[in-house]
Amino acid sequence: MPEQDPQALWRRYLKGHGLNVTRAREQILAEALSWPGHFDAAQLWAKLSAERIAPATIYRTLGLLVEAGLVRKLQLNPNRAQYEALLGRRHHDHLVCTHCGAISEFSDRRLEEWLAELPEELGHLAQRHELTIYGLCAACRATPEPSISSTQPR
Amino acid sequence: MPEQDPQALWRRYLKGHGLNVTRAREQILAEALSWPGHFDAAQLWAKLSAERIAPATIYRTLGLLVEAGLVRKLQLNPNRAQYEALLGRRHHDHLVCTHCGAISEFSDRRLEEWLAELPEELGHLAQRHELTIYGLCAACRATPEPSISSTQPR
DNA sequence: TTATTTGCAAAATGTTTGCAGCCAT
DNA sequence: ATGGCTGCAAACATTTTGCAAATAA
Repeated sequence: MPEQDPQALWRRYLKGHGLNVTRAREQILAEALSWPGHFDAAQLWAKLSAERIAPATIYRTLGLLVEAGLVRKLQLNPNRAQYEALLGRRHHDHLVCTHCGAISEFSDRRLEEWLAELPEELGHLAQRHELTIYGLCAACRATPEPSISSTQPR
Repeated sequence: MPEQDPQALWRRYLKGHGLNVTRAREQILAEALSWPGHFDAAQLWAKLSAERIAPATIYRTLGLLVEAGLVRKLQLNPNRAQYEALLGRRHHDHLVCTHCGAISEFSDRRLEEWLAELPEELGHLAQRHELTIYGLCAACRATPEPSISSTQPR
């Protein structure tokens, strides 16, 4: 039976790879886990500023967390990379609102099955996928006039 | 009956938006169309270096071409943005080999239909989507040992 | 002629790297 | 004690922006 506690998995991963369990590494995972949705390196850094953790450490550790399978790296937009913790959550994909920037999630069994089959038919060995649908969310769809001064990421 | 010639569409788009039809704009579209598969801004710039076209112009024009619907911008990898011309080609998605970096395309009616339906069910209005499957291509899958000195884009 | 566009250079942005000292083991 | 790890700053790569000169209309 596999270990369920993310912090324990993390420590096991580090030790198993000859890496040290450090204060920064534990704090960064804790912060990533505490994040409700998606986050980027800058957001994590801001949250950890009191801990005097450098951006370089954030990036290095996020890379390790991705390798360890505890965090997923996403390319939802062309500038910043986004991340999300994977605490036993089912795989899901994303909807990005092109008007307000809101990100929502969705998941569908048919799609997942299909995505697992197709690469095989093409001779490929699928490792992971990233599907993002861009469009208008329900709220922005209902808005007739673009709200000029509203919060608009990007 | 809509105009089929991309250059004519491009000129029409520009004029229709109060923009000038310039030498650089025509050359950049021509180069984008001539590219067999995907390209990035740097590749386009290299090909157009003899024309003394600045990177800034490449970026600015690619942005216009995307708005005009003649070119599609892709986020296949975290660093460079990739582009591909859309000359009446059917929509397709991508497979990226995580070993050799090769990019191949695929398309499936079921998937396209599904992707058109789902956002509607969720209250969203879909505009476009981007699906990328990462894994090993047929060739790399067959290679037991990683070929260290082979060409490996990331 | 007049407004738009371009090339150039500088700036902005996100991410990576080098290194001396710090920390985990 | 010894090796890996961190913060800091500098380096990097890509993309954007400001501006005077060039160009399209």
